[in-house]
Amino acid sequence: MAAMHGNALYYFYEAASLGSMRLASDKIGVAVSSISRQIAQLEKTMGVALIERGRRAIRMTEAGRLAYEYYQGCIANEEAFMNRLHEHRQLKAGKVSIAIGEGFLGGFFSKVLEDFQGQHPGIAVTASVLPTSEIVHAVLEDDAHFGLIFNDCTEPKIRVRATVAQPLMVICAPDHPAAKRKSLSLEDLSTYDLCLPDANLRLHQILREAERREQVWLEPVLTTSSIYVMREAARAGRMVTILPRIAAAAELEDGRLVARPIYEADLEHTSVSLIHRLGRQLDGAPARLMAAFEARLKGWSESDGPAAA
Amino acid sequence: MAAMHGNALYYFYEAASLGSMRLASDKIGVAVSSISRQIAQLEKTMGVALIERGRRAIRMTEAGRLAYEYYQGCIANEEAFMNRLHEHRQLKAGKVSIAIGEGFLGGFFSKVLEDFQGQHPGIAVTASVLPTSEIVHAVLEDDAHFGLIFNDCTEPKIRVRATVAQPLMVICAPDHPAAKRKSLSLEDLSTYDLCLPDANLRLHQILREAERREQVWLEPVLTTSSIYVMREAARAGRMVTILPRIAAAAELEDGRLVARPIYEADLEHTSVSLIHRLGRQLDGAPARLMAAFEARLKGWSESDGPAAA
DNA sequence: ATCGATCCTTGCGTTGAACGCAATGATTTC
DNA sequence: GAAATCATTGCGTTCAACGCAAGGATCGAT
Repeated sequence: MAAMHGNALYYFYEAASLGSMRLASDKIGVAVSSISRQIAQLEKTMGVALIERGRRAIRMTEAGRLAYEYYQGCIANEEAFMNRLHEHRQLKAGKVSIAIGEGFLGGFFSKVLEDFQGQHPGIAVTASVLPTSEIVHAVLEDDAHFGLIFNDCTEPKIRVRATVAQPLMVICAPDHPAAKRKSLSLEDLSTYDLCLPDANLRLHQILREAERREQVWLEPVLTTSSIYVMREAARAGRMVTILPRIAAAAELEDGRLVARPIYEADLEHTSVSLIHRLGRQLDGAPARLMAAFEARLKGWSESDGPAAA
Repeated sequence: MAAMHGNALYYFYEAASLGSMRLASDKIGVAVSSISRQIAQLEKTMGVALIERGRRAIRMTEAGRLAYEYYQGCIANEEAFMNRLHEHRQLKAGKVSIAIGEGFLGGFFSKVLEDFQGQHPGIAVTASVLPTSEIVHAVLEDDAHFGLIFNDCTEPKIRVRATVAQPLMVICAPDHPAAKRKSLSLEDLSTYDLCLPDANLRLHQILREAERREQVWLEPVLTTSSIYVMREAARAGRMVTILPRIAAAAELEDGRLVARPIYEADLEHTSVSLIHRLGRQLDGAPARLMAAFEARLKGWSESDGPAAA
């Protein structure tokens, strides 16, 4: 049952409303003949008379009244749709889903998201916190509009929108002995109580490679799969951890934590990447949010973090 | 805001549902090229992408989802309309409004209406009880689909669908002295206690003319504007009244009242007419009900009333 | 990487529905 | 009964939608 001949119904509606085909003709801007024909045709296809012929003022039949109400329903429906569409185009409504590593939670992510949602209320953002491989998968399957991962990835169907260096750094409380050093080696670190990522995290692998290269083996007193735990462990004061700046942005900014570079461990070449599926054009809200992340990321790169600015 | 290009939305809907333009092409029976073009054009007029290009399986954008839901709403609306229309065509729904004189209330009217509504449940009938002049007016203004009046009317724009003779008769209880007579003259009547219509009723005028012709002046003991009161007055036994058969059909049939002709008063030429507006074609339910009244009226005419059969 | 299969897009010629103009028929008003 | 006002019908025109066919693009597999 295909949709009714849109125009015919419209003509009928106006003619019935105004009480005359001629008035409808003036209003619509279509010859009376067409209106007459369209209505006649509509009646033919419906098998029912819609208006009573042989009268000066047009009057609807009962079936006509039904059709009239039907068209009103169509108009109402369309209007609602147009409103929603308009809101969508104004970025007042919509959904964005992103996939990020746990490391991004914290000040960086919160700030960007807060700004965005403040500027575009009504946009629902769903952020899935996943391991890197799953992030890539989610982006590939369009389960997420874009993703934020550590390191750049080699997947051919992934487009890297932005990459910024995020060297791993020693993170500790300002009053911790390590904070007095300008920079540290892996060997220096082994003298402190360490909180390090467990095998589930990508950070773990990166550290293991560095350890192998430097032939230094770090012995953590706390191993966790949660970056939150690592951050808090450092903030408590006793322990030291290793994270990229971005993973502790807020604490670094307000001074509750400090960051010190690690030299000669080749850890400074780690980076974070903003990725999305190759060939997928993002419309409206997702594009906006991705741009916001991109700008923030690049701003970070230039200044090497607000804390350093 | 004209209705959307119906087909384009339909194509989009099917393509999105089936996940492929090709499948939609098979289902709809339209070349893939057309579908592609229609969707592209739809997107252009809406200014928003509806599907994500460059992918094997079609995926909707957020705006696409909106359009999808909109189309679903259209379909639901149309379906509801189609159902109502179908019911209307099967005479399972609709409205009929008729205008009748009070004289028709009672057995005749009830029987016809009962039969009709039993056969077509769901049809709403509104019956306006009005004086003759107002009935004609209502029919002329299409406030009533048709009307039932005493006497035939001379209005040029009224079509008389049926006219049957309804001579005025003497109506009284079976045990009343008048019931023993085979027929009565106006003069005979003047000897009984009479209940006669008041000046508001058309019956009154007819009687006045007869009185003038016969030079007999009837003195009623009860004057009323209600035919119901006249009928009940006769049924009580003491009084005699003058009505057409049809106005007391039920009572005449079951013997609670009897009718006797009036001779030489020219009252036997009165009639009732089924009228509607000239040029107005009645569709469905009104036509049916009118036909039912017409048939009943004519059946009455042939047998001169069930009581005489 | 390359090839083949499958799908979407684009170019071009064709068709039919909707249109405007003008004449005709119908209805109301003076 | 004539004028005025509508609605309908006939006819030629136009433009959107269509089918066919060629040209990308993508996905899966060798």
